[in-house]
Formats: sequence, C-alpha cells, structure tokens
Amino acid sequence: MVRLMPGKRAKQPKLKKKAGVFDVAREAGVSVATVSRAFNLPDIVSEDVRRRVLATAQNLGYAANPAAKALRSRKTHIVGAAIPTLDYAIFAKMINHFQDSFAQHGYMTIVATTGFEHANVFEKVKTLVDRGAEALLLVGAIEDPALVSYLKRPHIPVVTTYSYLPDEIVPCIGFDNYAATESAMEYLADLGHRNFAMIAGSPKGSDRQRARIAAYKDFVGSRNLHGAANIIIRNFTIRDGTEAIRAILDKYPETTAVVCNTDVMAFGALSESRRLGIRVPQDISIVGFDDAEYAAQLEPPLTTIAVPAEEMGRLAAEMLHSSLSNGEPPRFVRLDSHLIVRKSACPPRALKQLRLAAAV
Amino acid sequence: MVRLMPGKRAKQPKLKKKAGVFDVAREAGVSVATVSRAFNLPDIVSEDVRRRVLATAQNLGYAANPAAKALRSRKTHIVGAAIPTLDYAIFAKMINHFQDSFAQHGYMTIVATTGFEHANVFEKVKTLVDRGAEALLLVGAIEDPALVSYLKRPHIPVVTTYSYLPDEIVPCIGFDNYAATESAMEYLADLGHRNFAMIAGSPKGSDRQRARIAAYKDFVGSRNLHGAANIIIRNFTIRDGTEAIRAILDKYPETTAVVCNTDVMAFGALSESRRLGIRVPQDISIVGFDDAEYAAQLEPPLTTIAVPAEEMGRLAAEMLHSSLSNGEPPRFVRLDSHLIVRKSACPPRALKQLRLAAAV
DNA sequence: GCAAAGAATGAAAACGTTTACATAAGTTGG
DNA sequence: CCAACTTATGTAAACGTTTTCATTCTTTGC
Repeated sequence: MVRLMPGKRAKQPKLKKKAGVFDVAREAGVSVATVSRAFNLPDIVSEDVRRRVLATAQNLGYAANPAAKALRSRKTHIVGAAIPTLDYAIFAKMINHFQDSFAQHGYMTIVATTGFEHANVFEKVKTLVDRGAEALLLVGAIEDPALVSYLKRPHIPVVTTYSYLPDEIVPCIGFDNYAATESAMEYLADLGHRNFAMIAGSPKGSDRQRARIAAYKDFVGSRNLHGAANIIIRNFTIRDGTEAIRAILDKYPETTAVVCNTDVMAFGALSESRRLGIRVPQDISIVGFDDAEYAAQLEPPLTTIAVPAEEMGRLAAEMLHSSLSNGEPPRFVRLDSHLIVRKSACPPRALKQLRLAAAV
Repeated sequence: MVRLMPGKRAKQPKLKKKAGVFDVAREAGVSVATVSRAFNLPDIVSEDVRRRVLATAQNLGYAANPAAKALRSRKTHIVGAAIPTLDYAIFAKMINHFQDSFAQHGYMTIVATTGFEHANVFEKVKTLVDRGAEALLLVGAIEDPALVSYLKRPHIPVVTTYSYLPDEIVPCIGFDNYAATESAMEYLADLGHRNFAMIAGSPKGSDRQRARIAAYKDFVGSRNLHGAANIIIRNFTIRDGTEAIRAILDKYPETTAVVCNTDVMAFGALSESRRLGIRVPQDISIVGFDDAEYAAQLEPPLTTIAVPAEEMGRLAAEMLHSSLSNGEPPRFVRLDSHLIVRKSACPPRALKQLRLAAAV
C-alpha cells in the first residue's frame, strides 16, 4: 500500500509566490526593517547580519518590488526623454549616451517620441511625469505655451538640449545654432562665394532650424551677398536633399554655395549633383550640418559642422543626476560646435577663372 | 488700520501636497472607490457621477500615482527592450516603432543597451524585469546559459527579434539570415562570380553574423567556388568597411565579389574602392545587408538585402501586447527579407571579356 | 560608576492606489 | 407583491516596501 504523504508536500517550487521582504526576514531571522536596511543603508547594519540577509535574499531569489519601493520611498529611479524620433541618428546617439550614463547610476530611461509635431510634446511630457519620471530631457526650445506654463512651476529637474538658449525657462545644454551656421557662411564667403542658397528643415516648431535660417538671412543681408530668400524647406531625408538641390539648380542657377542644415540633406544634394553632372565643389560648394558618421566618406568628403551629440546626452544625464542627488540645479551650458573642413567646398568657379586670368 | 486677516489665508496654491484619490473623492462627494472606477472602469459608474469625478479630478490636477497603481493592480504598464545599441540605425528604427506601437496602448518602453558583449544581456534583462517590465524584447538568439535557464521558467512574455529561430526557447520574430545571405550569393554566382570574399561582424555572440557566415561558407563550398575562408571580421563602422576592403584587395586579389554583412561596411568598401581606383561593379562587385536609407544613394547604388526593421518592432509590440491583454502567447513569425538589386554588382570582368571575345 | 550618547535592531505606520465584499436601491417575472 | 437579480456605490483590506519611533544593548566621558 502506497502512502502519499497527504499532509505535506516536501517542497513546492511551483507556487512560490515570489519572495518578499517578509520571507527574507523570516528566513534570516531578522525583521523586515533590517532586510530593507541591509539593502538600502548597508552601513548602519552590522556586518554579519548584512551578509546573512544578502545571502538568504540571493538564495530565495528575492528582488524588491519596484512599485512598492517607489511608492514608499518616493523614488522611481526612472527618468524620461522626449525627443522627436529615434530614427534620426543624431537623436539616437544622444539618447544612447544619455541612457547609458543614467544607467550607471541605477536609473532607467523611458523615451517618448513626439514626431516633429509640437502639439505632441506637452502631452508626452505629462505622460512621462505621470509615469513617474523624476527628471526630464527635452530637445530644443520649449514652444507650446501650455508646456511653458507647466514647466514654470517647479516640478522636477528638466534640461533641454541641442540649442544653447540662455533665456530658456529651463536649463539647456547645447550649442549656438546661429553661430554655427554663421561660421559656415563665413567660411564660404571667405572662399569668395557671393551667391548662396540654403536647404533647411521646417522652421515650424524647431528653434534650431529657425536659428540657422536666421543666421543665413542675416549673414547674406549684412554682407550684401545674394540669395537671402533662396531657402528650400524640406524634410530630413536623403531624398529630400536630392529634391532640394534640383530645386536650387533650377530656380537659382547662379548659386555657387549651398548650406544644408543637415548632413542627410547634404548627402542627397551631393549625390544628386553627381547624377546631374554637376561637380562638387568645382561647380558648386556644399556644406552640411551634424558631422554624421558618413560625412567623411562621401564623395567628395563633406565639409560640415560637428555637433556634440554624445556630450549633450552624457552631460544632460550627469547634470540631471546630480540635481536628483545633491539638489544642485542643472546649469546652462554652452557646448562647442565647429566647422570641419573637408573637400565639398572651394572657391567659386568665377573666382578661379579670375585668378587664372591674373596668372597669365 | 490695516487688517491682515490672520486666521485664514485665502488660498494656498503653494503647499498643496498633490491631490490624491481621497481629495478628488471628497471634492466630488463620492467614495475613493468610485473615483478609481470612474477612471479605470468607466462603464460601471453612472454617467453623471463619472463626469463629475472626471471634472473635479481635472480641476484639482489629479494624476494617479503610478507606483501605487502598479503596486495594487500589479500592472506597471512598462515594457523593456534590451538591444546592443541605439547608435546603430537598424536597431534605433526597430525600437522607434516598437516604442511607438506600445505607446498607443498606454505602455512605456524602457530600453537597456547591452553593447555587443553577451555577458551584459542577462544582467540587463534582470534589471529590466526588476524594474517592473511586463514584457521583453530581445534581439537575436539567447546565448548566455544563465539567461537561457532564466527564461525557461515562464516569467513574462518575451520575444526575440532579428533572427527567425524556430527552436529558440522564446518566440521570435525575424527573418532567415542564412537564407538572406544565400540569396545574395546565389545572385552573384548566377552573375558568373567564382571568387568570393566576405566582410563580416564578429560571430561571437551574434547568431546573425554566424548564420550569414555559415551561409557564405556553405554556398562557396557546395558549389566549388573559391574563397570559403576569405572572411574579414570587423566592427560595424564605415571605417571598418574601408579597412576590410583593403585587406581583401591585398590578401585575396583574385576576388571579384564581396558580400558585406552590413550596409555600413559596404559603404566603407564602396568609398574606399573608389579612392583606390577600383571600379565598382566593373572591377569588383559588392553587395550589402540592411538596405539602409543611404543604400540607394551611394555611387553606385548599393545592391543589398532589405530587412524588415520597422515591421519587427511593430509586430513585436503587437504580439507582446496581445499576450499581455489576452494571454495569447506570442507566435514564431518569419518575416521576409529580400535582395534589392541596384548597381553595385555585375558579371565579373573575366566573364565579360569572354563574352566580348565570343562576340568577335 | 553613572549619565549621556551611540549603535543595532524591531514593531508598526505610512505610501496612494485597486478591489473584494457589503449594502442599498431599482428592476424583473411569476 | 415578493423573491431574485441587477446596478450603483461605499467600506475597508490589501499591495510590498521604507521609514519613524521606540527599544535594547554597548560605549564613552567625566
């Protein structure tokens, strides 16, 4: 006759309801308070007890419930980032480093993509803080009035990136987009160019585009150059760049220098020029913006403006983190962008002919 | 004489401790349960009460504390994604769509980047679930034995992407990397190529690279072609592609067709070939893998394998979400990849000369 | 040698929700 | 008209931690 030991099943590895502090406490022969302390304030618990607690915790596969932890301690260890898209390398790179830096402090990053619609960002930001984000990374100027007034009351640490905006309502860590474009223009003007055109993204909802466009217009205007109005607005794809350069060649054939507000666009402009039999830089000079990975590998290598994407992400994370731990508020920091001279720009053809003539 | 109304400050917009259910309940003249229901089970509460509750909530700026909500309801509304890096467009694009799809169901995505070290991923995965992730997206085969055994016990819904692996321990949604490379090889062989080389990423910890390398070796071997061992291992940057093609030209000068396991590498190979005066495809044929945005814009336009990055992200999100809501487990789904024929490959020079001779 | 201070721990309250259970009112069917 | 449902709401327990406060035991200073 078989006895089935009805009263007690030896072990029950199945239904174990996920060990909690209480289980660990019982098993280790201490109180729940001590368990909690062993994890969170290890210094104030005696060495042997701490070891015992940690060991039994390990043994039981204990992992603190993050919700309970967050509820009681009022710390979610979550930070949020609201960016236009991850599908654009320059944002992905920034977020990559932001996320990575914060992870080293035990924080997780949740990212919300807003598209390029400004209407979305307030909503996404609210979602982010409603979800428990303790700090926020934004990109660009805060435009939505609703968001402005939302951020005016002090909630949580916020920084905005990509633009240096000393008057912004939250600290920013970025570079001077106006000056960046200006430096490119200066370079081209010094080369002898007088007829300009620009390939830009939509200024709507992007202070960066607006700043670059303004720098372009101001520069062309103040130096009595040509083409202040020759601005083609397109989206941020290579194909848009190809269309834009066609438009320029078609509508403003006198153009000798085109400044692109994005390397993606410059890429399109470059490859389409080649297809059309226009030589760069001999026939037309092109400069980009971003210094994407491929910029140096294009034909010709692209003269462009290097942007501190990694640094923005990392610095934003560091600043927000110290704000979270020390209470030290984020600062306004102005990073450098600088023109990287490669081969896609040279003196305009007319000038070269002049020089040649002079040499004879 | 001025009266200061000492007893009562008219309003106190400062110290309001962030309204909770209780405040809303009191203000709306209902119980906390009703408030909760008005938000979460709107159908079972009478219309007028619901409206009143929602209105006062809005009024008080009430937003449910996510931690408390998660603690009691056991739903964090957070999902996790562990990927090598965001700095690589193909992953960023997938995550972008994953995140976006899940956001439409009210879920936030937290992403953890593992680098290309396999040791990290188990740790990151644990962090993710410890942080409350209700579902998980992974990429590639699960290699770490610790992670394998961790995932063997049913925890939470998990899918892995990028590879179709019918025998994987968790459902996967990806394409057949072996077949993809095979199709490219077939195409090249049909063009008449007999001398091959491959530019690959490290097979270590990447089943995708291993599958593509295996396909290459098998194909070359089974058809008695040359170059089964001519595989250059590099990282995933353009510069690595440039170095790799130099190595191939140097060590295996007889090569007429090189298959790159990444468009980034192919980009490098293409541009370096041009710099070296090697014509593509006349002197050497090159095919890529990914169909990156720029593939069609290279010179020559790159023949490459299109990969369903967006679809993987979106589908993974949809499947995990229905798993979360219906309990319906994720399926194994095999997506298509296909060769996109452009201009970077043609019959090898020798063959063309032969044809020419025959024509005479 | 004793008061005061410090160190290590425990008991129980608190965090802000959701939800199981209870209750009251309204509806139906015979 | 009453039993049996249904519908709308309220009461209080529960979720799993951290933290306050109290307690005990050990040091320290004079």
